[in-house]
Amino acid sequence: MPELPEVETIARDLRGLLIGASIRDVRVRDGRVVRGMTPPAFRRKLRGRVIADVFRRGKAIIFPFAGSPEYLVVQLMMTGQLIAGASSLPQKDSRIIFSLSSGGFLHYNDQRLFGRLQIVKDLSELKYFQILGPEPLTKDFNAGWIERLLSRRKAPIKSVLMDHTFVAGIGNIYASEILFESGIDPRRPASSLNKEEYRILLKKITGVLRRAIKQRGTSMNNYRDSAGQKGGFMKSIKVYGRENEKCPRCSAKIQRLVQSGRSTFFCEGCQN
DNA sequence: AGGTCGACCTGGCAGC
DNA sequence: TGCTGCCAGGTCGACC
Repeated sequence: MPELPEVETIARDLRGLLIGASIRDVRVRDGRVVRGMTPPAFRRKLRGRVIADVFRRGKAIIFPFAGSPEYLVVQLMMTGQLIAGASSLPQKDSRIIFSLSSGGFLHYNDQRLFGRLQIVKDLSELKYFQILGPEPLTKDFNAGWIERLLSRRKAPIKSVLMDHTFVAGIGNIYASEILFESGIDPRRPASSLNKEEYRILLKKITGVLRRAIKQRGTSMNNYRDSAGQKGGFMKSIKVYGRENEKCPRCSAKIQRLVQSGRSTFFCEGCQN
């Protein structure tokens, strides 16, 4: 479900709520979301741990523990949620319930069970982090990187924007929105863009993601923040999910097409 | 090697 | 109402 702005929103909120809290107990209601160890081992490893920080890398939320070399890594995938609350009663699709020293609870909810929770000693144990590209809102992601990577990719620019070895955190919604804002046709081979278009793309990637974080993300469907609230960026969404609606810029009909098995939304009138 | 596809799951919704 | 088929914000291994 969530892309960079949604995961960043959750991580920032949880940082305020959970730093310094200890995990009193862990109830695994569906073990399929725990990877790399059995649910009992997962519970044993987490009980008594003090949460030292909460941060995001790509679309993963990472919890380091005080005085421990281990991390809890949570990947929400399509429908995962981390919801903090006062009740231990299972919510819809609660798969894991953490009880905290504060008296509160953290629910890991996941309708489709694609999400995963893992405990690792080093983040580089996970292939996901080994191959993950630069964070788009840091100086590692710059015009030089974009040009070097894109100039040798023949795949459609939409597919490459979603390739997390090129840039971390962009998913299906923001790929369409970024290309619309950039005025670039999603079907064009990445290598066909010119220097000016690379420059525009960099500007729009950072601009769209920053605005989406400010608005606390986009809730098309399942996304909820750690308080269970929807994101505010929906009202800023120009093309995603708007097939046959009017383009807000030129009034042409917004089109949908499928690229690498994922829906892309764009305006043929103003993206070329 | 780069690119695309299916698998992993559940559930909501449109159409009949 | 109930069935079928399609669709959904991600990732990864298999295949060409």
